[in-house]
Formats: sequence, structure tokens, C-alpha cells
Amino acid sequence: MIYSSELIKGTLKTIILKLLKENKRMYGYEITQTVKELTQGKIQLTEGALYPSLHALEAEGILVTETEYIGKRMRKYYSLSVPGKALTKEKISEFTDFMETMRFLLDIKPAV
Amino acid sequence: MIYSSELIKGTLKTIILKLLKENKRMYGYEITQTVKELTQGKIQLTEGALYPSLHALEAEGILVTETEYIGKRMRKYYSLSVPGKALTKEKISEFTDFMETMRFLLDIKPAV
DNA sequence: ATTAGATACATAATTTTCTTATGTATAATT
DNA sequence: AATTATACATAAGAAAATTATGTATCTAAT
Repeated sequence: MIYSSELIKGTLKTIILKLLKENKRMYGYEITQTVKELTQGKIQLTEGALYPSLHALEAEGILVTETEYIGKRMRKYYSLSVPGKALTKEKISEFTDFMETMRFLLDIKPAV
Repeated sequence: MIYSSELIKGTLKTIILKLLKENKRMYGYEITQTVKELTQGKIQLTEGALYPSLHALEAEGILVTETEYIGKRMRKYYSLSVPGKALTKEKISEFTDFMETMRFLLDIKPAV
């Protein structure tokens, strides 16, 4: 099952930030592959959504970049800035809270 | 804490469908108030988002309506159609699955 | 050797969906 | 009498994703 696109809306930034928190630095393609693997293909980030989002986060000063070349092929690594680390904590905490609220609202029992 | 709007994106339809499943029939204003109460004000549906969404679901045949008057004031009650009930089950099940995936991805332990 | 698939970036046009603002009207409360 | 709450609706604009397209390199298979 691949989740309907509307479900994933609004979680993209949180996913990016969390992954960068755990992995120090990642490049765009790597993020798409990692999310795909971790979710067994259930979440497949599209490039058209990911790259503009990364660019926006960089422009906001949340992410910083370093470009490297593997042979002649470019890789643009992203990592969290200092304010980016703070924002990450906020976002994760907000999302955790949101999930509890939604769980209650939808009366979904935790699958412990 | 009121959740950032981007977080709520994509969950509106699921919330509407779940509430209608539990309450048989509800009118728009009632939905906004119920969500507000159930979430202690954390989720506040705006009319500009709710009504177009209800109209779309009705046009798709997911919801059916009956109009009543309380004095001279109109109420438009929405309830699930037969295909609407099937869709509701799907949506809730998809969302439950999605939450588990996000929990894993964000490494959030269930607050049992 | 050539083709196909994977890696790796980027962006533009369109669509979808929400926000914000506005509008109308009735009922209840202060 | 004025304000707040109830109750609907929609339009303009903004935000964000989808879809499609483009460029280019590297690897594996035929």
C-alpha cells in the first residue's frame, strides 16, 4: 500500500528534519531512498516535492549545504543549522502531540 | 498549542468521515464545534476549508444531505452514503497504518 | 557496444487545497 | 441596543504537491 498523497502532505518537512537529525548530513536522492526503505515503499517522496522543499528550508536558514563530486556527478549534502536543530525539536514534539490528538479523535488504540 | 496549519493538511476528510461514522448525521457548524471540543481547541477547522470540502464529498457521492430549519435558520445535515461508509473504513485504516509508519520513522514511542 | 536502469540534480506548468476575507441572516445574551 | 453565537456560502489569493520535462553520469545487462 502506498499512502494517498494527501496523507503525506504536511509531514514532508518533519520527515526531512528528523532524518537529518539522525544522519548528520544527507543528499536529496539519499533522502528519497532512505524514506522508501524505512517505510517499505509506503512513503515515496517525489523529486518535484522534495527539492523545492529542501531549497526553501535552505533559504530560510534551517539547512546548510556542501556540494561534493563523486566522479563527475554532483551531490548536494544538507545538514541542520543551529536554528535548524531547534526547529527540528519543535516539529517532532508538535507532531508527537498531533498524533496523540488524532489517535484520540479517531479512537485508534495504540498497537503496543 | 494550536497545530500549525500544514500539519492538519490532508487529515480534514478523514476527520469528517470519522465523525459522521460515529454520529450518523451532523451539520457543518456542529463539526467545527465538536472537533474543537474533542481536541481542546488544538484543531480548529475553518469554515473556508470545511464547507468546500463537504460540498466536494457530496458531489462525489460520499455524503448525502438533508436540510432542516430550526425556526428560520437553516441546517444542512450530512451523513455517509453506502459508498461513503466503505470509504470511511478505508480512510481510517489507511490513516492508522500511516501513523504507525510515521511513529517508526520518527522513532516516537507510544505514550501508553 | 549498446541499451536500460539507477543515480542525481533542477524547474516549470498545472492542480489541489487551504487561508483569509467577505457576505448574508437569525437567535441569544448582555 | 449591541455583541456574541449560530449557520450557511463563496471568492481571491497563497501555498504546496503532482506531473512532466530536462540534463547528465554511472553501472549492469544484453
